Amino acid sequence: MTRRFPVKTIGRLSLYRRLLNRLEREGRQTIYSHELANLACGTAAQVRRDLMAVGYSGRPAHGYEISKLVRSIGDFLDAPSRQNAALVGVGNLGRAILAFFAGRRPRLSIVAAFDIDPQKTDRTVQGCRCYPMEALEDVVRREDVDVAVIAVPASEAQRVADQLCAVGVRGLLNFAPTQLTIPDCVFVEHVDITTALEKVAFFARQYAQEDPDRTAIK
Amino acid sequence: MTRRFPVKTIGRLSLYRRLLNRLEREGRQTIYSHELANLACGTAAQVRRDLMAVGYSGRPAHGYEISKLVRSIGDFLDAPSRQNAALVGVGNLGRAILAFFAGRRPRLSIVAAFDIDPQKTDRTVQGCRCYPMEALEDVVRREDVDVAVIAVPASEAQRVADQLCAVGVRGLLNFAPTQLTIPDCVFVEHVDITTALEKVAFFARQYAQEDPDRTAIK
DNA sequence: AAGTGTGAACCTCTTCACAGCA
DNA sequence: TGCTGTGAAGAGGTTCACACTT
Repeated sequence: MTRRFPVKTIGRLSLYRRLLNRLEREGRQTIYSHELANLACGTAAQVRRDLMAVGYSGRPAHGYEISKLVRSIGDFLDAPSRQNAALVGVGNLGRAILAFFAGRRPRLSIVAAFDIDPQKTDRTVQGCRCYPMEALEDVVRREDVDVAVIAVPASEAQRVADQLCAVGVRGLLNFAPTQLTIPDCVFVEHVDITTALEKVAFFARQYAQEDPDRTAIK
Repeated sequence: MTRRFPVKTIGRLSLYRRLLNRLEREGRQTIYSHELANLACGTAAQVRRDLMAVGYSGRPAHGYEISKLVRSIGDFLDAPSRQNAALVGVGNLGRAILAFFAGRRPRLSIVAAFDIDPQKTDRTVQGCRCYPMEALEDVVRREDVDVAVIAVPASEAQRVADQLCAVGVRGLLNFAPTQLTIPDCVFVEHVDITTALEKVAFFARQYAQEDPDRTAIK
């Protein structure tokens, strides 16, 4: 599967938009690449390079018009009309994810949640309707879901992923601490929380060894 | 700050260990690089390259002894004695994180949690004691915490990060959807859930455009 | 003068390919 | 023979540096 755009650029564009949205709400009109870079903890060149993908040009010596830039990033990142996501697993993590997304992006929203536990289904969490797993196929088709978040225990994740792929989902965001085997035509992003903490712990130790007195405090 | 080891290698080593632990429990004795690669969704060359960091050699035509490999990865990744982590923010996300880690790794554990909400403090969640924020400094020093997980709303994240850095934490795992400004001597990993879903949505659309009939189903 | 857009250099990580070993 | 360890090539992503614009 050819990837026309660097995965990392897409991630940063999403971040830029979030930062720009805030600036826009604060009444800011224009911004320079180096300012946006500061906010995003990147470099000016990086920002400009990323923005090449969206096809909106700033004006030399004037910077970027925030409102137009936000719109351009949206046109590039978002689906032309709407894109619907589903969540599987309404545990603590699932609820946290619903909260992150509740009414945030108009063109991408989590329209349905699923769980095996009858206690958790047939009600609304963070404005999202929860269904039993049996309803998966019907709801996915009816609501035109093409992206799903997996927030179930590791032992269930592969089964859930198989079901999702079978009903036509094209992208998965997996929070379960297990690798998924899925077809090439489905994009998967694995957010591995356990691994992330082990990584932080490792480099925290590295840093402490190299700079025990924290001379690098800025 | 010089980084002696690639960040990605460290992440994968953590993954390899998890996979190997499972195999070991299942009674498996040895493994080849290409088998481990399959389980980890990588390549054999990648696995061998990653293992160079830990300094344990397999035997040609015999593969790696799983028990020794697990021990070597542990010696490389883990602290010599113990490493303690703290969690700030005992909401849904925080509780999910505690569940992920509860008694998983003997040499790295979340020993304390903090929250501003008095309803959530002075009790135990997933075997982890919850303290009010005021206790942060005392507990961090007493328990020798050097890594922290931030699972608070975006509006609080920077303040919390500052407090954590001030009391000597050397690594942060940030789940809040906001960039943190922190000293160079502190390692930060940002897990941006919103961005992750937007990325998945984008590439799901890309894949769907390039392969509308899902011929790539393997 | 000050900032953008971008070719080219650079760097980092991944994959190839093969010598060496059991 | 079959697999490991690793130098070298390759791919992907980042930064430099500068022509160009206002």
